[in-house]
Amino acid sequence: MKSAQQTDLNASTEEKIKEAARIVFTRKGYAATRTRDIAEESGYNLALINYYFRSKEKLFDIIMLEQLQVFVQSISGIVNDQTTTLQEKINLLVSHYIDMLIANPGLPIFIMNEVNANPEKFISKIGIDVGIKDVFILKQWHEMAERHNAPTINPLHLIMNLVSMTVFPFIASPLLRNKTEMSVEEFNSMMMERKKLIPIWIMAIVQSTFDS
Amino acid sequence: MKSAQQTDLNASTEEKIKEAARIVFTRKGYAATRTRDIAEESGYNLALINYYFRSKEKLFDIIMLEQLQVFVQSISGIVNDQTTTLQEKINLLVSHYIDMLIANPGLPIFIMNEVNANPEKFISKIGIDVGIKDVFILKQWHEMAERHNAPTINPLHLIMNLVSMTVFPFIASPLLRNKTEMSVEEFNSMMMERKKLIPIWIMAIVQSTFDS
DNA sequence: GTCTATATACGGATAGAC
DNA sequence: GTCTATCCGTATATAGAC
Repeated sequence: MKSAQQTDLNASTEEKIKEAARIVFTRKGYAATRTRDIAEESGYNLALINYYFRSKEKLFDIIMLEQLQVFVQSISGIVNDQTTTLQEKINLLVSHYIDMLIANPGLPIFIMNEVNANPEKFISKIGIDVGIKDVFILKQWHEMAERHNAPTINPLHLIMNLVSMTVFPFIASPLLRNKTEMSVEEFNSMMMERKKLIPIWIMAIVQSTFDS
Repeated sequence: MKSAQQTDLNASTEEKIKEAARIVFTRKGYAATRTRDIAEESGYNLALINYYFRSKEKLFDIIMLEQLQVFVQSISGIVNDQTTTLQEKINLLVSHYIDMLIANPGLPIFIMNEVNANPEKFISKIGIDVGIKDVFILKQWHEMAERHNAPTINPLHLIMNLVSMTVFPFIASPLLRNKTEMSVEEFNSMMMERKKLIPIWIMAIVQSTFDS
């Protein structure tokens, strides 16, 4: 899959429909998109959707699975890497995520909304390579806490903070950009700033936890 | 409006339908809810929805406006209060928001999703009392920056961090709780912990910005 | 494989009885 | 005010021509 997920003019009909479906589904969500929208976006006829994918829901499931992959892909690789420090992991995660989200700004709202609407349906599909327990980054965190002889605060707080500061701005972006009359370009450049800032902030948070 | 937004058994039919609509709309979103769902939730017949509210969309607009109010209410009051310090404002904002979100956990996804689906429709309705510029909290921020003789980082970063760390966990909650096999109660008590932690973290972030 | 035309189901809305 | 029954537009899905 292309990281920017742009339309490939040389793709097969099936691929073009999938790509059109991705665009429309991620923009409007499952319930609000009509198969006609997808047909129109793809440039093909409505009947072809069923010819290739049998039903709107089956097509959606394929798209959703792929987008979930995009959303979590390579986290596992970064987070379990035994050769990088905690600091390097944080840098990589934030940088990777912000790049991915600038390329796919609608992804977080889409995923959170659909998972919320249908938790049982998709959550089982995510797991496997993103198990939160026993990842190497947490071992490193505990070691750091021990070095500081500090009470181990729930490390989930740390992960929450990291993901929150990275992902949430994209979720709030429609609201934020309008309220502050910010352009997409200005918003993106703020996010690029945050690639450097968030790791610094996370470390400051870690320190404050040990200090108190 | 009741802050916990619970069903009032003594309410009028119209109120009961509104309450049912709020529950279903905020859980499934506009597109995915059927007027039949609202009727069922309310205990009344489907026809009464149109009798009282003329159409699904008019009912939705009423709900959406009210929920936007809930979401931003009293921010303005806290943020522009000339008698409180920056630190106090942060404490109040986080504490108020976490209480509100524990009572209405589905609200952020709902609002972000609907605003995203229809930016032009609702954004104009939010503004007025939440204008981001010229609020007192930002003046205090600039003063603090000057006292530290520090380069003024875009204060939007600070607000982003505050709101992100407070609101995003509720957005990710369906996904997070399932992946970590956390109960709602456990999640909520983590959020209660964060009422104390987030202000500390925000101050640590502020300091790190000035130090670098 | 791709189209047009159509069957079928579903959801929003209303008529009319009580 | 509240219900049952029903209308009608719209959306998914399929049949069948090319």
